[in-house]
Amino acid sequence: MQTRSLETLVRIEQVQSFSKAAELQNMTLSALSMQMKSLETQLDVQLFDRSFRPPKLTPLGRSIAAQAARVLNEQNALTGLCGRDRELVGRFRLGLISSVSVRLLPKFLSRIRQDAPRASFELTTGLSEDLSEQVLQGVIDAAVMTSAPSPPEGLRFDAIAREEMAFAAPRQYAATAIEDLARHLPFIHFRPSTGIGNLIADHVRCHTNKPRETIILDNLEASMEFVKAGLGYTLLPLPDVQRCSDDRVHIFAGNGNPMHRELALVSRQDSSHGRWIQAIHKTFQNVAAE
Amino acid sequence: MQTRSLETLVRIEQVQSFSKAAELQNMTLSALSMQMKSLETQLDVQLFDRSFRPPKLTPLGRSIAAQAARVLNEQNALTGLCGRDRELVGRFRLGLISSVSVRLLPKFLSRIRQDAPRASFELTTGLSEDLSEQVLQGVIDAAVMTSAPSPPEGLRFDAIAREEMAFAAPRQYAATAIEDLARHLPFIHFRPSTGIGNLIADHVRCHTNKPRETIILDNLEASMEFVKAGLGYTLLPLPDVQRCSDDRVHIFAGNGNPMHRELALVSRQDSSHGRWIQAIHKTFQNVAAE
DNA sequence: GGATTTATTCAATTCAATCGAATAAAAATG
DNA sequence: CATTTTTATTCGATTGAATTGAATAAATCC
Repeated sequence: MQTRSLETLVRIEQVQSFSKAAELQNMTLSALSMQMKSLETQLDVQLFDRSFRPPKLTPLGRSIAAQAARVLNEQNALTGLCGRDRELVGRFRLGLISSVSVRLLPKFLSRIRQDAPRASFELTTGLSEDLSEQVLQGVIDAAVMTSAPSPPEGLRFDAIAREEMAFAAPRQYAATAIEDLARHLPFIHFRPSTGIGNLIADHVRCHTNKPRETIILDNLEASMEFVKAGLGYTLLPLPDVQRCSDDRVHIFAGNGNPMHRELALVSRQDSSHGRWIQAIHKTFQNVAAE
Repeated sequence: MQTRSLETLVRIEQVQSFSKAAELQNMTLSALSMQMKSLETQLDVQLFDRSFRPPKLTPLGRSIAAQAARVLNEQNALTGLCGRDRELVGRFRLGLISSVSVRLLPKFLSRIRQDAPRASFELTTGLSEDLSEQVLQGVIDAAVMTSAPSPPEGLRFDAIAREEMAFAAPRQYAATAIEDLARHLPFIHFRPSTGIGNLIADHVRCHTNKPRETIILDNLEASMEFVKAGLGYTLLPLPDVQRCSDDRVHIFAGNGNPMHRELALVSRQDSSHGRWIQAIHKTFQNVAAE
């Protein structure tokens, strides 16, 4: 169905005249007449009572005109979505690693809701590997995760923020050198399969003093609870450590070589980069910098 | 805009495949592809990410598809109005004289709401003359009124019910002959310009004993209140007299020649009688007969 | 009742949608 | 990783629907 004829119909109802309506719709009177006639055949309905010279809408015609206005309303909403493409519009599917979802996401959402009220989001949390795969498969549009050392084929990384890594140990070990900690305490290992996990695994590997015992957890908050209870020490992004610390926790930077992770927005290399990635990226950068 | 391409779009979203969608929409794959391409140019928007082989909707594409579904919803509601034309559908504009609006209308509306739930009504009350004119002008579609002795040009009358006229006088005059009433009591005259008014005016004219005094009222209930208060006698449709009576009122039929009025549904002679008049007429007949 | 406004009809034209075949591109396969 | 298969795009030809302008018809105005 041609919505143009619906426009014509509601216009006719407005002005109660075919000829005026034709003018306003920028068409010939004859075209308009034909259009209404074909609309009547299409719907198999009599819209007008033509025994009046400006034909009058029939009762059914009025009902249909009213409904046509509703159709056009929705249609306007549709074209409205396409309006100015400087604005971010659409339903985006984002993936997030859990630490980001806790720390950055709330700020991100409130910020973006201001800047781009017509954008909406479907959010998933997951591990970096899974998220990468989902971006690659087109299941999600982009993901925020730790940037991998070897950038996977077909993916594009846009840096969001650099986060220092820090050790967190029970306060009574404040004086102990990092190298010796492993002899006294179990290392609490944040799930190694994730992006951040790889960084941590490096620490474990490179260290001459292998930790006596390793506890593997997939939950950042839980790791910190273990530390607070004096059950082990851990290595995590500094902002997360700070967020979860209290006076039972001693924080130290890494020894010598400073460790850090790089948060990045991951998207498909060849994806039609309709500037939306840039917008989302920018927003994440801003909220991370706050 | 062609709503067909919107259908295609939502179908594609459903099945996540151009070729399956093409089958389901009964079109060639190439046609479908072209259609989406032209939709993209029309809206000036990228709906699909074509770096996937079954092209994937972009975030904006998803938003637009969702909105397209809303447009189609309204469109279906529209074609739904045109469905089976045995059913009475539409927004009808009816005129009614006041006595009808009080007595018949409530029953009519509840009846028609059962029989034709998709019909709606705009109601006006007015005097017979005005209503006739409005029907003629197409301001309203039909009116229920007293049928005139001389049927006006271009109008069609369909009889609904015959109503006897009756006198109502204060009870203390129960024994008085109608001819003598006029000498003792003022005649309460229901507004003569209306259809029913003409009937009453006839009574006044034909009578040898002109009423001593005449009170003109445009309200049926008010007339009856005057009678109850013993301030006059009146001539009105029997159903209305009965409806408004109590024990202070004495009702008598007219003398000799029985008077009555004929209620009718008035519509334009040449109006496209799309059976809706018959339906409305029938319903009015039924509720009047109850 | 004739003039005027207003809508309809008709044939010609224009434009957009569709098709089928060939081509190109991504995904699946071994 | 090359091959095969699936899937979408492109192209030129065709079809059909929408539009136009001029002529006609119908209702309204005076």
